[in-house]
Amino acid sequence: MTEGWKATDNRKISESTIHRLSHYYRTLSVLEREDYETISSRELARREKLTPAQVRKDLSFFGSFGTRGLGYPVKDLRAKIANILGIDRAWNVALIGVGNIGSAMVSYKEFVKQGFAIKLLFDNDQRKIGSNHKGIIVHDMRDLEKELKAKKIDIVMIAVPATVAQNIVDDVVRCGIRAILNFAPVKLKVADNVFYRSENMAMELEYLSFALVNLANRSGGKKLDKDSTNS
Amino acid sequence: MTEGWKATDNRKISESTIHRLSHYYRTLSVLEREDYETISSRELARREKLTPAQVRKDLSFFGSFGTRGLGYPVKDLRAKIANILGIDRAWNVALIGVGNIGSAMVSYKEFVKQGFAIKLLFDNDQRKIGSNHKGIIVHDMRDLEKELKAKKIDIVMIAVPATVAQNIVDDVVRCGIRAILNFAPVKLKVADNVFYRSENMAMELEYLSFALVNLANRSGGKKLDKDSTNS
DNA sequence: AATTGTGAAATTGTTCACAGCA
DNA sequence: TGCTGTGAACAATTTCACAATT
Repeated sequence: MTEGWKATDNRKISESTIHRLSHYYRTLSVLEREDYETISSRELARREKLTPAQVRKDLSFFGSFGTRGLGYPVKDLRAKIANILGIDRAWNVALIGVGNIGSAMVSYKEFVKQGFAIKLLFDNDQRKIGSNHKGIIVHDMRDLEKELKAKKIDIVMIAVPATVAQNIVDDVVRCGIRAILNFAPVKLKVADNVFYRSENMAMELEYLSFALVNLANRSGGKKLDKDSTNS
Repeated sequence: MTEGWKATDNRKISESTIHRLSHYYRTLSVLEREDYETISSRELARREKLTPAQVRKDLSFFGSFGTRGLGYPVKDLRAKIANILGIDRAWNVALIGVGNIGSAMVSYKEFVKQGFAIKLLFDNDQRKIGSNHKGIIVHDMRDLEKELKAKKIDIVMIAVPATVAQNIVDDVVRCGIRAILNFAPVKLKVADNVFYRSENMAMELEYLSFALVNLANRSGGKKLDKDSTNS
């Protein structure tokens, strides 16, 4: 069963720790632009709405990056997190399905900024094949394997209709791809050795819908913090 | 601090339970179309890659919907979950920012299918204002309050550049909106009484990137299950 | 015989509290 | 003194295991 990661000292690293790292990275990028030299776990926590202990614990899985009494060096910590997340290098991404969502992804600046360059587009619609999106030619699905290998693709994004998504993902895995991001609103089955994440826009709307109809049953949980998040 | 929900018996309902409900809903929709009459927690769990106990516990927060010895009635359970999630009614949604992602959302079929109808579009680009996207006119941001009220909007989706997202969300909250879905790659601050969710595409790619560079440190955790997930 | 519903147990994740260091 | 790094305490979540029910 493929799930979970371990630090060098054998502690388990949770999925939420990795997601929080992504958030720290963004905040540190802003801080660096604003010329901050150091930041304390307390201040970083305040910005992320977390506890300082959480921040320190998250970072502790990967090493000791701070200085006691001083805090963390903004620039170094940002670089270190980039390295941990693997976004200090360029990843070659292919996108399958150049429909509404697919087209939006091609133009999404944030990806490029984090080192994810969309290098290949696929569709099976004859009208789209050969056309040019932001300088990238749309290829025929029949050339999938050949093109994925030629362009040394690391990650595949799937933005096809739900009904065909499973077939597509099977093809992609067969071509040797180990990392897949799915935008189709279905849960896809992949082998244990493939990393698979899914982005489901409707699910977050459903959470909001649940929240709105359940306004009444709110648990007024107040969180105090001894480690002091308050400025 | 606004976080969490309570069942009638005062047990706390977690965010993950609500997300799993969304997944159950989708699977049950498929099962209903395939004319299944009942389903056991074991089979539902197998399809969701969860344990049967997890499925039963999740549902138990909201009532007892199953029959011992038999399982759950597919059609009723689906309807019940739709009711719990609040997607058995229509929600009026407004979208701010008709750029790449915004345009994709307007055409995204899944939203409409779940009862989320985009009724209003906003942008501050003069070239876009007045234009027509899938039959919906793009309004000037200056008419925000008037239009949100006139169209009785429940949920606002924000798809504007990161730099202006916080200003926009402040405006939206000022207009009395209580539920917001953000697509801008920033963490936005909202008051405690506003429900806020964020969709961050780059974060999932970063998770995959982390996975690829950390292939080596995988914790080979095998999970056995006494409650028997195996068919 | 099969399967739910649920307290109790196990596991995982978060926060506390303090020793250690700049 | 101020703040990190971390084991221990605590809290939340998941899984177990079994009585109850059809």
